[in-house]
Amino acid sequence: MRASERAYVALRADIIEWRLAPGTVLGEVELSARLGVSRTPIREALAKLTAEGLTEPQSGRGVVVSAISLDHLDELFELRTALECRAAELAADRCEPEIFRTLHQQLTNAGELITADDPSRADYYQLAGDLDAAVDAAVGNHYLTQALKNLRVHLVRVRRLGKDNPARLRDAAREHAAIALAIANRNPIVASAATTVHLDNSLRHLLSTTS
Amino acid sequence: MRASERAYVALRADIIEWRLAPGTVLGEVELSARLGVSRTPIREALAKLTAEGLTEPQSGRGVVVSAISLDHLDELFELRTALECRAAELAADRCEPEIFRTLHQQLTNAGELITADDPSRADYYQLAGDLDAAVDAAVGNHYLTQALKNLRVHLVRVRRLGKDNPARLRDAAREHAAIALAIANRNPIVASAATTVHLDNSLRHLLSTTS
DNA sequence: ACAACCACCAATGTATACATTATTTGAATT
DNA sequence: AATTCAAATAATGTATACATTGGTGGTTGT
Repeated sequence: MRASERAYVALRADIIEWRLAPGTVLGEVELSARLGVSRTPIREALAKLTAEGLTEPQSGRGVVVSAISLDHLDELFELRTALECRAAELAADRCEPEIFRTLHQQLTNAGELITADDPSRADYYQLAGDLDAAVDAAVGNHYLTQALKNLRVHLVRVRRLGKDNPARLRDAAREHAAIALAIANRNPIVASAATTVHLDNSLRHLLSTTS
Repeated sequence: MRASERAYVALRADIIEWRLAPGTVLGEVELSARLGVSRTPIREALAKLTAEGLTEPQSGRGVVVSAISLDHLDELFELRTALECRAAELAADRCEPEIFRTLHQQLTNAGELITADDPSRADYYQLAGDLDAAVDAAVGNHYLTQALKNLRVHLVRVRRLGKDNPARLRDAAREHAAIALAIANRNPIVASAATTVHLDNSLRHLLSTTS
């Protein structure tokens, strides 16, 4: 693997998993020492992160980890709603129903996955990711998929803003199940509506637990 | 201005204005000779272009100018419709009506701008750009605006695919005027519908003149 | 003659040295 | 004492030298 890619992956994970807090200054020399590569691949990695929006150019000098402001959560969710509702509609229009029927089943039973044994909720988030991937595949639109991918980078960071709340996660699983069902039934209107409802619930929960 | 930025701007313009055709291989050494800077800023510029989607990594080695396939025009417009309809809705909800009333007037009279004197249609596209900018400002959503900005890069390239057609441009101006009017009237439903209609007309016109 | 393998070459990936610029610190003057 | 200007320093921006990898072409063997 190329050094620039290793640096990019490492930094990206550090930012997404909050090991590098928003506002942290990322100096090239410091990173090149810490990651054991020269400045050139570090610069390349930082450029990629900046293009993704995970870092921002510091006024004229250096880059810093982007802020995740609660003030802008509503903006993030406005874009998310626009993209995911359309994606759900298109998926309902084009999907192989069996795939989503299976996901519906799994999501209906997902309550069992949310246990004290797994505080990271890896299993649950895996399943939610599977639904996203299935929607992407059903939609079959590279541009829309790409836009969603760019967005999800930020959503993973946002996830850590809210406190862990098993009850909310179980509700979210049910809402995901409803979306999967609507898509399986090839009903775009319901799929879009269920997505709208789910995202509104998610946003309100986030805002209520963080403020 | 930094050398990497100059290289980026120059290459971006070359691609958008079709001086560099899709598929063209962009070798670092060749570009560094042509633009008179070393490979380092060239690499930075190419990385930025690749992040934007204007260039793509050539299987393992080098980058090429991205293809603009007619096969994917519908996908591009699917994303465009999702974003612009939502933007129009939100703008209708939040705008200062005067601004859009003025734009409505200007767009209504835009037919005069489309003359043989200006084959590049600079004046008309300027006005269309003003409407986009006004919508962005009224929406006031950084994430949505950014997503639209990423999209418009590709749309400018697509514009050159279709033959110049004054009649279609005059229709498009009327459609834009309808969008501006709906926003000025603070009617989200009509604004979204007018946008949908406009984009469908644009896509069908593009497909009919290129196939 | 065709296919496979090896060697050479060219282009990218990385490191480092050098240039430039912005920030900070210190000193001098008001 | 505070403010401003200048010099030093540290960080980024650029160039170039070196390393590595992938591709191409030629040769050899079947």
